[in-house]
Amino acid sequence: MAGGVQDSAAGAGSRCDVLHTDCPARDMVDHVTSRWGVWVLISLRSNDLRFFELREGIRGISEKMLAQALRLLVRDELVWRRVEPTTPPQVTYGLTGFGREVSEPLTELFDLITRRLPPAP
Amino acid sequence: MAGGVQDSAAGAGSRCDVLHTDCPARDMVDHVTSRWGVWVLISLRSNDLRFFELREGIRGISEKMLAQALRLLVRDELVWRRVEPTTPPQVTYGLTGFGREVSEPLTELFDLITRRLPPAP
DNA sequence: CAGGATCCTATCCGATACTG
DNA sequence: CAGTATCGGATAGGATCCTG
Repeated sequence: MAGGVQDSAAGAGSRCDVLHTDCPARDMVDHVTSRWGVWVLISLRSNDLRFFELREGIRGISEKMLAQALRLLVRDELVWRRVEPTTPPQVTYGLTGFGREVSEPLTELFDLITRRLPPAP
Repeated sequence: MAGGVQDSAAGAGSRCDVLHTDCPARDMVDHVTSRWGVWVLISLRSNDLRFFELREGIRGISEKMLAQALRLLVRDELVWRRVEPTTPPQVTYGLTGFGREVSEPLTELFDLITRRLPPAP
């Protein structure tokens, strides 16, 4: 069962307890749930996108933050990056297999919240 | 671009597009995925907990940040707060129905990542 | 077009001190 | 115990300019 983070740690003491220590998992969770990382992952769920498409799609993000978020996600192997050496150069981003797995609960979360909230004018 | 996100909202064009505007849903997602909110929600999945239990359980959190995160989550009605007027006073926190719904994909996310990561030396 | 480098501001956050 | 208030350093993040 998925329930009980402590439980799983209590049972298998060897498993890294994310809530109590600085383990790599905690960092990755922090990246995935970071202010902009969330929206990048959700945006890439439907299509691979180019840099400017992401920037346009996520209103409010700056180029700096987008670049930074993407760098982190690529490092964590949640997102891949393909460079087309044309002029002007094209760079496309997309989800890796793991990125797609991770983006699924994220989308669930997102849907849950938007479904509950009032239509909002 | 247009994403899968919009697709689910498609049909009801009036639905707020979280990726493009500043709508309340975006704020709530930000709260849920905030640095400490994540861990509070995950911690409360197994049991209701008191303030100091949360502080002990989430290593690295300061009282200030815990209080702030809790205030936000209570405001968003993801977490309830019960005050026992004893001496010393006891305050207990727990998940609301909606909080439990929301914490589920969060736990999934968490499990996905910890499962993938190396056992951590 | 896709970013890196720089500068500067807003905010996050911890430490400390204080209250009910 | 369960917080609030305040201060100061660290960090996030926007704006602008510049490059391949």
